[in-house]
Amino acid sequence: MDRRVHRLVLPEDGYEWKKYGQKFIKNIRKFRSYFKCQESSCMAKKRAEWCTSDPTNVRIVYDGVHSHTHHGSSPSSADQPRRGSSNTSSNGNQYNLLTQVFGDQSSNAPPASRRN
DNA sequence: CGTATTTGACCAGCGC
DNA sequence: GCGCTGGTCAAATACG
Repeated sequence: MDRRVHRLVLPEDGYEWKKYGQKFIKNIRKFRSYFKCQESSCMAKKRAEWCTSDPTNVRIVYDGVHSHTHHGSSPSSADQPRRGSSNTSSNGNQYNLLTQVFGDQSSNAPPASRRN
């Protein structure tokens, strides 16, 4: 919630996300927020990265697929254990990965620049 | 009081 | 083998 002034406005996707972490990635020199789907059996996750000086350019990365429609109803109750279990790992899961870039990153996004 | 959000610490995988 | 990074969870805090 807005404990203070919300300095970052994330685009609503129609789903509910719960922030479970935030870290500064040195590799890209950007902040990264980790969001998880509020749904129960929804293993869909969302990552938001933005420049430290350009919070307007937010790159939303959707990791995983929504086992439920944004309406509700969870057909497949895929109950998966915590990470660390040596289960079948990469089962035939159709893992979607969407990367959406918001804001004006045309003059930004260096291809392969390490350190200024 | 309950819920949502925040920050820190811990763990695992990879590189050298 | 060790160090580093990235990722996740837990606890504490704040607001309604």
